[in-house]
Amino acid sequence: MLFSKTCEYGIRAAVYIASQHDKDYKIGITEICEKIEAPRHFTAKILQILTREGLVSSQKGVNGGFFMDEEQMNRPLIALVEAVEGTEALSRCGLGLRACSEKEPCPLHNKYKAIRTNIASMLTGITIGDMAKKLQKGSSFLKIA
Amino acid sequence: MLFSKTCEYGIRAAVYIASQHDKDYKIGITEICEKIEAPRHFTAKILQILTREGLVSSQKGVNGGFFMDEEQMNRPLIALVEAVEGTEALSRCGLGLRACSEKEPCPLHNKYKAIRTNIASMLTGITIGDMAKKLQKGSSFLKIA
DNA sequence: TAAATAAAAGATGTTTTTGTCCTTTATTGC
DNA sequence: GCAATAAAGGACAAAAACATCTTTTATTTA
Ligand code: FES
Ligand code: FES
Repeated sequence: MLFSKTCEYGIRAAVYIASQHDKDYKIGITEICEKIEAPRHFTAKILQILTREGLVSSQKGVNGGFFMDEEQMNRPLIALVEAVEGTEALSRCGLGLRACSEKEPCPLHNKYKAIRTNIASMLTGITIGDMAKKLQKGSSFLKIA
Repeated sequence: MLFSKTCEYGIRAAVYIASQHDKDYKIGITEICEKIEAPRHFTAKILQILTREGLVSSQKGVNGGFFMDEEQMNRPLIALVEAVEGTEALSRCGLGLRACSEKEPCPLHNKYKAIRTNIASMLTGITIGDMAKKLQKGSSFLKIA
């Protein structure tokens, strides 16, 4: 409902990579997809985008894989969502009018606007690193056991 | 982001029909689609669903068309959304885990749960008739001029 | 330098969503 | 009863989302 599959897998993959930040090796696509229960080739494509956008780092070749530095872990979740879904997704009209506007609002505008604001602050108020920390603490999960 | 196209067109169509409730004639698909700026045949399909579910009434033949009675206008918006999107849409995990659960929550669970609750109360707290009224008052719109 | 490895890139395939078109059925007015 | 009308239903088509497979490129290590 809220996110596309692309976005869901992208978030889960990034959070898993971040959660392995303290490891001394880089994380391969096979391990990532096992741990987040996501389709391998599809997720590889998504990680290509995230890498291109600088949200995740990667290295080819032997002992290569994906990894994230402190700066990348401190990016708010909204950066990843916008990289994947585009920046307009968070400002469009809830009923699909050509634009969301105060001058010609749809009948859901007032209530929807508030919700959209809540979503934006959720995505701005949490970093990939924050989410990774929850994982490490064992207080949250990226797949159901 | 929030609704599918099917749902968006469905809501707009239903609200328009409700807004014409005081008219003494039934509303044809052609008029509806002009007024809400939606694809004609696709919207006709959606109205078939809404009619089948009893959210909207219809009559075939000469001077036929779509209409709604008071009871239908008093249905909360969530009834329409659930008829179109299914009832699970509002309870699934924001990150796409197989289930949303308190025992094995995703890293977004706490914040997302609150938003989902807001969405549910938005959809429960407004009826098709309420939305139609806004339209009649001229304080909201189903397409941009 | 050669072999092994792992991501990048690109081609291709499947499924779902979105959208159109044509035929059938029910209803009305003459 | 008959013609006109409008929704219902079903078949089909296009586009987007989701997913897989193969080849290429970069890197490491022996
Ligand atoms: S106009 Fe529809 S959400 Fe603002
Ligand atoms: S577990 Fe993800 S939203 Fe509840």
